[in-house]
Amino acid sequence: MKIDKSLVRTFPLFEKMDDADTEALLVHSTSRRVPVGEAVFEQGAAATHFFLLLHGRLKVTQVTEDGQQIIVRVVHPGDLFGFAKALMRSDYPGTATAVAESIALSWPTELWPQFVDKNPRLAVTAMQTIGQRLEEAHARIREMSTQEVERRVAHAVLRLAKQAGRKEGGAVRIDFPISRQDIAEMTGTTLHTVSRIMSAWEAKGLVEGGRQKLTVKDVDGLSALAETVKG
Amino acid sequence: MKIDKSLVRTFPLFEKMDDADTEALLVHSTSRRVPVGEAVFEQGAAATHFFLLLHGRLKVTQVTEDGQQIIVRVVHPGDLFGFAKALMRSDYPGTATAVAESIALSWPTELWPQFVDKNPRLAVTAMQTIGQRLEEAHARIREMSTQEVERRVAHAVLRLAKQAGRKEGGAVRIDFPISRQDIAEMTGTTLHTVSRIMSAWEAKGLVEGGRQKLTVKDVDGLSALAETVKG
DNA sequence: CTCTTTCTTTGACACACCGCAAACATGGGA
DNA sequence: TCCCATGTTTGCGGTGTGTCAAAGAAAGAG
Repeated sequence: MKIDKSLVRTFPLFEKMDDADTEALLVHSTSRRVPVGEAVFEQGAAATHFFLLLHGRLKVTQVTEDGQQIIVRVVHPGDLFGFAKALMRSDYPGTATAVAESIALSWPTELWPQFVDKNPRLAVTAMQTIGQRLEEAHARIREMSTQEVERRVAHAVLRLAKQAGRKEGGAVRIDFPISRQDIAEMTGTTLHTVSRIMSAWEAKGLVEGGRQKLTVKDVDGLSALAETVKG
Repeated sequence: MKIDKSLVRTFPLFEKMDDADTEALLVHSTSRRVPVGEAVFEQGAAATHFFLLLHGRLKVTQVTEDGQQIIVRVVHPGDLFGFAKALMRSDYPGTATAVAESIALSWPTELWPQFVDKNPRLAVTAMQTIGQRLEEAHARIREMSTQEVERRVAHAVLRLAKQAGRKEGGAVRIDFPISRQDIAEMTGTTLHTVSRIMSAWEAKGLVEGGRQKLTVKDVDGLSALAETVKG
């Protein structure tokens, strides 16, 4: 399949790569369309490929032994994902599902060492990515350890607004379908509690919600809420 | 300082390294004694060195903006730690404090690339380590999202027993001083709740506690409790 | 256009957990 | 040896959140 090179070049990963190297990467890649609800890979499956999201939005989830689901992270265009093998894992630790119509590029994991060898920038980027993820995970642990639900939800929503926000006048609209349940799974609570919190916010004019829709109307107000030291 | 090479060789990192390579690493290292309560490095400080724990026990902590502390992980002998630079960070994300008299080896971070270059095994080990840590972090997030406090504490204690346990008859004693507060900071609760839970366990004969002491008397019983699906 | 499914909202209730407070152990230092 | 700092235990009340239950929107299917 023909890849739009100019799109790819806008991603941080390729920013400082020359055309030849970019081409060398792309020529080995396969592109795939992923309809909403479909999984790119599933938790526990053998890690045969690693991926780059070109377009759309994915959520990476894990299921606990007793059947509860959590959202580990949201994958945005330009993100590398599913490179378990680079971390010396043989299987994917989570499931990546499209929450919006998506297009992903994939490479066989066997090619990873060659690519890294040929283009050290890839290794650096991968390391940075992993480092960031570890940090994010720790930040989340910190939040869950010390903050009450409302603040956690506020943080999660603000993060989404930043990463997937689309300005609409003074407001910021989350640019993909997201449910109360999703937000609950990102913050470690229940959809009921999320719903209640968001109703309260709506009454205060901070956000505007709808079925799988969410718009932040007052970013500053919500930020204030997120940073509020209790007491 | 003279390093005991035979000790080092028992660590997984060096297991498959030959004497020459091991020597090459050690010759550039500095060893340092760390008394209880002292920090090897502090959160936010420039990452000038990376470390290997030879002996003792450290805890890595982070402090939130509003002053609350959490324990990110416990460092055991043989563990690499503080290699922020390998993840392209310029500062340490946490503080590493000795909870028992410790000895750590350190190398300047500038040497990391050379070492990796010369000994690819180091890179692989580092990657594995990071991968594991990311997984552990996600496991912890999963736990905190879905499990009530008692189960989380049970898991934490069992983990400690496995990583730092010392068999004493049928029981397993945690081999370093650990307070209720510490356990609270590892599980995202308060020392009061931990104390209450452990009192209950003690009454059931599962554990035996004391001032900064903890012995698991019935590992199976505690495991059962940790796995119990509520309801 | 209506039916059905999926998502959301809201209420009522219970309880796990936290915060506050005070007494109680423990071990090291003077 | 006694004392003091530090860690632990326990009680009590408040409340933030989960659970259960049911009704109300919204979107897609037929």
